Amino acid sequence: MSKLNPRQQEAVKYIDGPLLVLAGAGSGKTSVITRKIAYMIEECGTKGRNIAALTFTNKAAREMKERVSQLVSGPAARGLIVSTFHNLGLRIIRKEHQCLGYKSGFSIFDAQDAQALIKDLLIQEHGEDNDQADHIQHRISNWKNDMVNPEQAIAQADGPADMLCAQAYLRYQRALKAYNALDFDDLILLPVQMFQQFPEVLQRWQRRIHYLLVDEYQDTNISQYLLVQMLIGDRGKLTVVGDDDQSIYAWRGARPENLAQLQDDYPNLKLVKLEQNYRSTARILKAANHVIDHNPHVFEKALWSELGYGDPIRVIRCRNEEAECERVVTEILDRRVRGHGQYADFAVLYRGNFQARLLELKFQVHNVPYKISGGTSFFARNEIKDIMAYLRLLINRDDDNAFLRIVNVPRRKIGASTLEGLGTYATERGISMFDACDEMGIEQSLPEASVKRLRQFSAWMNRVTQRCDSGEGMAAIREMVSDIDYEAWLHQNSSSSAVAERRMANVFTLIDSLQSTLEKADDDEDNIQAAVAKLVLRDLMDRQEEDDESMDQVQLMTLHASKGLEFPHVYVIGVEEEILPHRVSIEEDNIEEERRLCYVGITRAKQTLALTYCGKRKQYGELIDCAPSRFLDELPYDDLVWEGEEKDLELNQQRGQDTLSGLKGLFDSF
DNA sequence: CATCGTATAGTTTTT
DNA sequence: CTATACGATG
Repeated sequence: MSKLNPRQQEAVKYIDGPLLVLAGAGSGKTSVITRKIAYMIEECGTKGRNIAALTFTNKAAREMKERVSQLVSGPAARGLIVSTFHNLGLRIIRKEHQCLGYKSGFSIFDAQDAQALIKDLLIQEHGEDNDQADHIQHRISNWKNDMVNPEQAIAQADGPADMLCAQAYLRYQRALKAYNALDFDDLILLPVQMFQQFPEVLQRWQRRIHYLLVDEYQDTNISQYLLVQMLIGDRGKLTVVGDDDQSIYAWRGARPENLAQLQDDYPNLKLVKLEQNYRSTARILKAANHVIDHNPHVFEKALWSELGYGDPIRVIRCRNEEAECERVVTEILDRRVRGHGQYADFAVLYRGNFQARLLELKFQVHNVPYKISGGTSFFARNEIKDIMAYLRLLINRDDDNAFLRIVNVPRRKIGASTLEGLGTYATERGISMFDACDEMGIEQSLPEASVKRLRQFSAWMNRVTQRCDSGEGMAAIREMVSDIDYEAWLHQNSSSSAVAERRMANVFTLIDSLQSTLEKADDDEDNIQAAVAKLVLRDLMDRQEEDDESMDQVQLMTLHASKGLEFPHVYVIGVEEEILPHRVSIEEDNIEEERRLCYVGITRAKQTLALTYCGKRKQYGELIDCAPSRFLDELPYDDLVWEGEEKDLELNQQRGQDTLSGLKGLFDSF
């Protein structure tokens, strides 16, 4: 406790009522949450099992668990829940699935599965998908986040196009149910609906969770807000931590106004502001404050720091995107040699993933180790999706999506026409495609050879399922992978054997992490079903990330991905109109979120910060002129140093910049 | 069923 | 420009 400042202590000790902690960037919010949990357990005699802390990312949950376990140990902490919203939702659904009419081995569809399903439904209905699947998927997700069910969506539909979406929503939801499957949004939505419908179930969970702590509250959407509300009930024992200035996910349904809403929900809400920053120099904070001051605020907040004033913020103009990347890489190389830290102390942040391409190239050319986070996720890889489909079918034979993905991977001579016949039959009988394989009726509608192949597959799958159920799950799974000779299939379908081996290694990583959760068995009822479900939520994939973190590599990521992280030296590249306020955001007049994005980028830096922009940039093969971002004009002028190519001198002087540093910039560019 | 060619689109993405 | 996805063709 003595390590906390007075404001933080206040937040920790206030446990009897609702509390809103407005935590600016780098103000030690995670410390507040973890120490508060420790305080409640150690000083107040609260049982661990009566406390739940919710985060948005697995990474945040993992870190929080780690830090709590350093503060408290022993039996008092048992049963403490530190998890993501989605994981808690999954946990609730797994316990109460019969209430919801789901069978125990349900599948979870990720965004890709969901989109494929929507495409299928559209093609079934209209013969083509008209490139609407993407739009409809978003619309459905928005409805779900807003707790609007399909019937309501149809009733409220606004125009014929919207009606089409609403009807697609209805069919989508029915299809999911038929597949005994859920999507990510359902993981929150279904518990809320269930709690509304069955108050006695809600009471059970309220008895379990007495005190709730929520991190990054500005990122909650309506369904998450309701979940929190319901679990808290009228006890009001709730701590939420958030920062409206770091709300950068509104486009995904987040409602930063949930922060202000709390004041209406709880008239006795206590408010604590954490404004002392332990991360950045005063100059960086001044710059951040200046930028964010251009946004309207419900809660006023000004970060300050005792870490010294620090170096000026550099704004670097580059001729084009190539010069920009070149400049960043060579500078990092140079600064490291001069003893300004190791590679891992540097981060390059950008607005869009496309900017990583060139950057990566330049890092390779100069032989600088780097790590790009984000991009194609582990679970988007084809080999992983294949094996996941096998696992899903293993635990849920109603999962037609999984069935279709793997029934002919590797090749089993089961082609499109066979599957079409099987599909029609299954739909008529109202059963899954897997179950349809073994029905006598299909012999009428399909050629004998096709039926034989289908039955061969289903019989094999049944054998695997049996072994799995009889207690040797992992062995069954490993055998399954070797049975289908997946490795050979990969070699056949990869450009080189090196690629194939890499892919096979991914498969083993997947299986290993499945095994490691089974061994840990820390949760209530840990079986293959639970582990596979958690796997889709990317929950148990910590191993590979750990060894990456220990390596000395420059960190490359989007501004979005950088939230919550910090680096001694930060470069934000492409600080230009149309990029940092993104073109679409300008058109939609949504500059405020872009400004927050900029704010997030700036506040990642501990010691030095550099912002770069280009004069020209090649886009879709065309050379276009770029303008420096409006956010550059919002920075405190006296704290900037302008560098860059010579043409810039004029421009800088117009801005009242002193010639000396301009000359220095000219010098540097040679 | 695989391969090649053409068409098409091209922010951010915690789960 | 470039990656991807889908369609036609052998």
